[in-house]
Amino acid sequence: MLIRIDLQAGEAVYDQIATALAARITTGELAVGERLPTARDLAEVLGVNMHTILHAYQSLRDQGLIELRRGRGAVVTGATGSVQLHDAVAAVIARAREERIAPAALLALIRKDYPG
Amino acid sequence: MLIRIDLQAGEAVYDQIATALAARITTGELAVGERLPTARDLAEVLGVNMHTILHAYQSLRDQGLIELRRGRGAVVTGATGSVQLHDAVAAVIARAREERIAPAALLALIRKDYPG
DNA sequence: ACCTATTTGTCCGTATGTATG
DNA sequence: CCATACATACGGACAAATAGG
Repeated sequence: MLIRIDLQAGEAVYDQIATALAARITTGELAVGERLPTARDLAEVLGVNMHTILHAYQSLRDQGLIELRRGRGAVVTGATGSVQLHDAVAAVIARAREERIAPAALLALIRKDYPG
Repeated sequence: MLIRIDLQAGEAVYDQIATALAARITTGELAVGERLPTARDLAEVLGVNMHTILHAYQSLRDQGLIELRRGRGAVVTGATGSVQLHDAVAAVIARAREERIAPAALLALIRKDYPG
């Protein structure tokens, strides 16, 4: 998986991992539908605790980059959708902007009513 | 703090706590600027681990309801979301359900057009 | 329909770090 | 400098959902 971790850096380890994976996802290096290593495996490879990987994975899930499911693992999320869906999304974003709702808060709002 | 926890319920304990506090914040029972109990204190009162409270607090932070700072504690920052926003969110979720768009995929859509 | 292995989810406990006041 | 209080990481245990035989 080739992730470099710097324990001396100010950034948290789980965040370093999440950022590194997010970069690979947004560039397409990690393709949609692709499965990430299991938390245990990646933890062993990187020499960190499994919980640290899970923390990173859950951060990516909250950003909408991956989907997490028990027994299945972490899968890179694909987008797409109809024009109507995109319109609805645009409407939500417009209103959130008006009300100065932070992106993270909006995502949390949706995740709450539409959990995995 | 008067939060009832049901260990038998399907909902996670941290989520029960977060939901209970969120309700008190949105109704104004917990006013903006007010300070929540420290994680240790609330943990002791409720008979759960401190990490469980911190998890709940961090969830509230992600929803934009409170602000967390080391050495200072948890302070209520405000209630999020008008009725219109919630309606818009509900509409998006309904459409995503119809089109069988996975939650993570929906989040990715929003995140793309409304980044931090 | 049953059982088993897999894999994330949650909770507990402990330890240490770090910003705040 | 010191006490406070959240932040992160480790480790262990069990639960719950998934997939496959």
